[in-house]
Amino acid sequence: MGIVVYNTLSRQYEEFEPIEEGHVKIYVCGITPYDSSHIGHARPGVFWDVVRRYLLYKGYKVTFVTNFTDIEDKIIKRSQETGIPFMEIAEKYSREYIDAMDKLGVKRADAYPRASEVIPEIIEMVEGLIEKGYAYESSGDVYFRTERFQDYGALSGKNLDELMPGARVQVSGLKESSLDFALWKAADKDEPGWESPWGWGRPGWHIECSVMVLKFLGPSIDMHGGGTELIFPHHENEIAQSEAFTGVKPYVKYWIHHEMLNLSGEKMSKSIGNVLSLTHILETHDPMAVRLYLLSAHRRKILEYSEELLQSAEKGWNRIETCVENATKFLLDPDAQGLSDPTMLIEGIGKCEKEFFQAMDYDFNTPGAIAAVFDLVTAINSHIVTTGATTSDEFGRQKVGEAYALLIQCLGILGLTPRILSTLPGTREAQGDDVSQDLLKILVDMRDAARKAKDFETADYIRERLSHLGFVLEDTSSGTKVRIGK
RNA sequence: GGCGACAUAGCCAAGUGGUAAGGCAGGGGUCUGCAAAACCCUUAUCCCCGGUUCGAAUCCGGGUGUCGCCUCCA
Repeated sequence: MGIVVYNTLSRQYEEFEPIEEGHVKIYVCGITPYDSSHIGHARPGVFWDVVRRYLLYKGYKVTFVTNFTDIEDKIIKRSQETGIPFMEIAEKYSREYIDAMDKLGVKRADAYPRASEVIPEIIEMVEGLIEKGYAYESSGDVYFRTERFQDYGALSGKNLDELMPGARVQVSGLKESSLDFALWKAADKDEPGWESPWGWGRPGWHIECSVMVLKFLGPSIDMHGGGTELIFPHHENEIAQSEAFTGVKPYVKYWIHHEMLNLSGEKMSKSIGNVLSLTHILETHDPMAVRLYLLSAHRRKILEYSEELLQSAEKGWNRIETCVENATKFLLDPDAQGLSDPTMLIEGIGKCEKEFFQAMDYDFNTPGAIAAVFDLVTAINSHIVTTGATTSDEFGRQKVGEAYALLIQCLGILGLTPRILSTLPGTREAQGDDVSQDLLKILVDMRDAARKAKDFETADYIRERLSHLGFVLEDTSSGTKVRIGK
């Protein structure tokens, strides 16, 4: 059974099969870097990162491209207000976005093209569309002749007759039809722009994506992503331009849109003003918990934002991390004891194996996959942490190893990295040096001695002080354990 | 007004016609000097009304509500 995806174009679930065998080409509409990103922008970043990781796991070669729209009215406006060159503004916020993605564990794209880098190609496509009769020049603007393109409206489920009355407010007398959209916009000489066959100007909003897809991925790609808000007109127009220009259908085989992130029932959006800075959230919360939160709803469902939801994700993530930590220590300690009967653990492994991949196969159902991970966490914990652990036999240890490997694999596909994996001895972020490790051990030993002597005041004092330094002490039946806290 | 999506426990959220996953919170218990971590038990007939079916949270029709798009927007 292969992967099934929900395609906006057909409004159905479809068996996924790349156009070119073994190679998946993906383009996702990126941000317009005129200001800092908000938490909503992180949703597609993380979702598509999981898609990439899963396709790689499945053995596909994946080429992933996402753009920055660095020429746009709002950036230009900001540039005029601040006197800072528009390229500098765009670069600053693009950088900021990539930094945030890094923190969230998002793999870098194969290319991050900027609209300003593909001006010659844009001009070329616009010229081609004019030659083919799909576009016309008008006072330095160039418009796409929408009614010439037969399939217009197929993606958004609109037809031209319905659109006509809605678009009655004719903004520009330069267009043949109110439905026509700009491919190239004339600009004043003091505005940012480029020399073109139609004079000084800049590209329209939709054309850059068509050009970048063609340049970096080809005339026909497998997956195109973006928010549902972009279905019309942005993606509808992309299809029209691209297919009219290349003559190749389909421009995109699977249209994969994600729903918005809402704040108190409303789309988080700069124009509404209900935005929460992504950078700020990543500074005040564990990025991995944020990632878990972002994956906690299916991509086609609205995700509600609240501090409480983020906190609940943080607690859930904590449980996963603690489990990985406990299992790591269990496997490193030859004397660690587990349950003598590993039946439950074996069942847990089987269940997770089945359900995690089934969920991922069915339209990248990350909430379902996360549920499978939690089930496995419970199975592992029951075996190694529960009271009544009595044996350290080889078979049981082997099963813990299997469960551990599966857990790490699932987390890897979801892009969730527990801290312990980067703090294990030998890795460069290993906690502290040998001396401080020894000092820590001395303190723990002293505290244990105090506990034995029923001097709980001293014992609690040591635990309290160590917790401020980030070390969490836990007394278990097999001795005191030290965890690295947050 | 037109087009589209969604409606599942206190909150969040899976569910591909076969009899309701998972997380957080709450309650009860085990372990324990306390704490922490962990484990076990416990909390729903799926917005409403009809229909199809042996069987529907899942399919169809009609309501109601929420959100998105039709203007820049992940």
